[in-house]
Amino acid sequence: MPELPEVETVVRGLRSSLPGRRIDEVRFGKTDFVDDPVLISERIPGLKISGVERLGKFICIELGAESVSENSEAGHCLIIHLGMTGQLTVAHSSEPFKLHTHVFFGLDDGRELRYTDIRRFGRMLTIPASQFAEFKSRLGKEPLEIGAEEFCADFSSRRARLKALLLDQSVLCGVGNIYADESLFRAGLHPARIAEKLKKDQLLALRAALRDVLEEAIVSRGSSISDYRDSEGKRGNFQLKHRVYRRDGKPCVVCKSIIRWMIVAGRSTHFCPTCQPAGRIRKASKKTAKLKPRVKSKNKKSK
DNA sequence: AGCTCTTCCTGAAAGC
DNA sequence: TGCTTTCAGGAAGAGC
Repeated sequence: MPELPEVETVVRGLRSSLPGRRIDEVRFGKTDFVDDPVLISERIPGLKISGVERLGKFICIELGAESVSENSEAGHCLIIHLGMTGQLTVAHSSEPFKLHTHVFFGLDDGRELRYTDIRRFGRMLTIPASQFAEFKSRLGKEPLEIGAEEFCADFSSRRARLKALLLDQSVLCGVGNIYADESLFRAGLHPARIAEKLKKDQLLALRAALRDVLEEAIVSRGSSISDYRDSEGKRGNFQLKHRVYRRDGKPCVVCKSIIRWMIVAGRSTHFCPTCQPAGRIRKASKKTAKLKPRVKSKNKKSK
């Protein structure tokens, strides 16, 4: 699942090989994840790639006119969210493409930027460069840039569970299920704890743990659980360093307690019951943070 | 405000 | 063996 470290790895790869190239054509397979494929087909061909940036989990490919006015009037941003299984890779157009490849951007050097997405939970859209700031303003803060005071202020004013807040892209952008669980473990905080009840040193510990986990994961080029691949089609390695994510039933690397699994804020969550004590969780938690054994099927009241 | 549930989608793996 | 069910999950929207 591409989260901040995976998207950052993809962006760095694209940044090393795309800027300066011109997109000559766009071809689509299925388009149900594209906001306006016709607009993309009309707007993109002929534009030159000037840069590649990451915004949370979004990849922004900056496009400008080949020549003439380089002012914002002519600039556009191609914005891509990889969803669950999206992959952006660059390959020569003569190379075979993978099943579920739905968008091809033909470049002026014989290569193609390809978008592959098995489940099509991703998203693709284009906006004028002039609307970029507004798009960015709708996202939360970057976890690697947010200051300590700002982080504490944002969390201490919220009554939501830590897990829910970490996943809320309008609070922090880029954190997904893997890094939420891993950072809570490192901070020694139970995922169902209510943010406003934490002491300042606990919030500072969470911010530090989040930064550490994300930075280490970027060094390892992200986590490849199943589908994630970088822009060259290569796997990341950080999944080998996960301490709780999908390790339920296995011993904690710190204290040997058995890692547990539960649903918090509607999301699959992994934690160590000893290293991450629950503390006082509000009453509603009985209902909303139910502890369920991980049963692979059955006893599934389908309504 | 915050939570649950549902929807989208496919393939892997468990279940029978 | 082979068909069926379940599950994973990012984000958005409805409803409580």
